[in-house]
Amino acid sequence: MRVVPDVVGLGRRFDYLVPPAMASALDVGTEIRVPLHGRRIRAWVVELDTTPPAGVVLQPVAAVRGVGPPAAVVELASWAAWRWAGSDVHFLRTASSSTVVRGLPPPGAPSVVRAPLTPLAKGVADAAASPETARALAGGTTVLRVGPAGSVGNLLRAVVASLAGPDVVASEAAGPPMASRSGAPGVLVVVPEVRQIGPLAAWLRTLGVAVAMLPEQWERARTGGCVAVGTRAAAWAPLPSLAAAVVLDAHDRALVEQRSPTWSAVTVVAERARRDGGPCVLVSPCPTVELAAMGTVLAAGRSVERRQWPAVELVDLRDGDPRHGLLSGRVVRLARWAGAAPGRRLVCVVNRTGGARLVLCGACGEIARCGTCSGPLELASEGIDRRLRCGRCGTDRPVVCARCGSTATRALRHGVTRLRRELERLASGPVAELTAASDEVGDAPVVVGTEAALRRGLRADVVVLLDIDGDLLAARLDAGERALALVALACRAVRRSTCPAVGGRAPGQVVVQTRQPSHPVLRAAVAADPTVALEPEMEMRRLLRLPPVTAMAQLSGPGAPTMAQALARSVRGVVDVDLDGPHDGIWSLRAPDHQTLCDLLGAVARPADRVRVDVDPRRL
DNA sequence: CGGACAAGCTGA
DNA sequence: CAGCTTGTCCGG
Repeated sequence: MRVVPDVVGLGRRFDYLVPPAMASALDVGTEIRVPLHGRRIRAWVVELDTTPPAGVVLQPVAAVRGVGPPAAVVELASWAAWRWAGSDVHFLRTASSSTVVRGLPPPGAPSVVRAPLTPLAKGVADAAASPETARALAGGTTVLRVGPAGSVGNLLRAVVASLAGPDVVASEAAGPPMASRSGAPGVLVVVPEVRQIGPLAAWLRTLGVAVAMLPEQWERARTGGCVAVGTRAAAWAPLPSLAAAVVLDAHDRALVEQRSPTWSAVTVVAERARRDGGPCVLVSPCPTVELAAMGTVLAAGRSVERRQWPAVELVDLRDGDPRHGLLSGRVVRLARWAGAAPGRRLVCVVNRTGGARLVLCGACGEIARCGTCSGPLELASEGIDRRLRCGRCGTDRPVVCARCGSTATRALRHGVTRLRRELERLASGPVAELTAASDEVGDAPVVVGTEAALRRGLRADVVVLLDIDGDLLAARLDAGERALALVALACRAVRRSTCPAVGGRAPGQVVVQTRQPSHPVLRAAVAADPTVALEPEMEMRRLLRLPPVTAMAQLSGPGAPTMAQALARSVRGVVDVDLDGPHDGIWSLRAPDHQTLCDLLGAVARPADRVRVDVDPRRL
């Protein structure tokens, strides 16, 4: 029997003997403990019948630890290891339960409430579902464009119906008759944020379907026959097979792992659905070019999509008094309007990256200042030996508050604080501040914050994006796409507006301040038509041979020079493949497609020193 | 990855 | 030569 030991960097599989008494408890995916090099290590079973290489004396498996991921997910982990040039151990860990699972309910135990589903399954395809939804569920990967104020209720109803519908039977019959494919199929729903899981699961339960919230209800998902809901890691939900899969806000960067291997939940889910023959629907108000390249893009008609976006108004900052900075006359008038009657709310968002930051004491709020020159201190290093350093005179000290002795800190952007004070003065009313650290705004009529403010589910009548140019001009491949995603996020926040002054229950308004009002991203937002931004972006990618027209990877870290050297040898003479670098210690590999790219990365030996391999990088 | 073991350095 | 660091090897 062949296993993958839970050791990153080992990169090898080993064979073990199965004690006869253990045989019935072992399956592909089962978590076991094995002796290796004098240690006892967790491992996953990946093959049951293997012929070990000649001349090695096999050791017996030490113990069965518990139920592991289903066979299909074990195979998917191997694929992902190739796709993101990493170790399958990372993926098997993500796919495994955080607690030991001794056993599963006996087969045949009802895990899905089927009764209410039957009428739903009948009615949903024709009555409840829109034509777009029906087409999306026809099979393959579909990108469903739904504006920020649009609803995905019909889509989810139809997808849930497929759990009990004839599609399941059909796909099971078509699949290989392997033991690894056994178990009831499930439906996978992936969202970017943890806070979305609870409400979504509750809504799904009202349809009469069993729901497994991940990662807590891993065991329930493992038995199948339910809808598994979770964030990025739920792409690895232990459903035995997929009847259908949905990713909501599929453009969101939270769905991509930032640490190496830099896997994307969208790509993993799409591959899983493809293998199981189930439809995969990627929902987004603003699909990226990468998403659009993954499948057929569907949207409601122009007039319907128009209504799915609130009014987006541009304020040209070049027309204003430069002394007013980001607080244009329009913003000040809006702030006064919000303060004039109870129940109104204006949210101002500033997304300053970098810039001067103040470090405050997390306990008492005292500003950390330098003992020698009394200048503001900044966090010099994170982790266990974090210190505060003075940017002015260079002295540093441990992270201890001079006033109360606490070691807790919170960061405050100069920008947000100063803007809050300025706006308070200009609007002559109270202005609250919302950052990642402080989240109490009460019923303040005006709130200033960063992008995090929009992710809190905060209700707003008007949202102002004070300075989107920083996002539009960022030195990132996805700068424009992220800027449009920010506008869409703002549109979500005003969707719940209940203020009669902005049209009752109709969507509120989003105001975007910019110095480049003719930028395609902003024209797309105003027109409620993401294709206006998508088409020039795609044209640029084609022209510069950038993803998704090509596939790219970056190498960095201490072992990068060695690996780049080895890569350079295997790349030489291969058409349309080039290795570029180093620029700031980073090498870039470009190939016509992922097949070529990942095969090259997989064929080259990893050096002893650490290398970060970033497949599909966003910073070029 | 992490242990086992060897080789190299240091101070008494 | 004990005590410690650094490097290399290897696992079923």
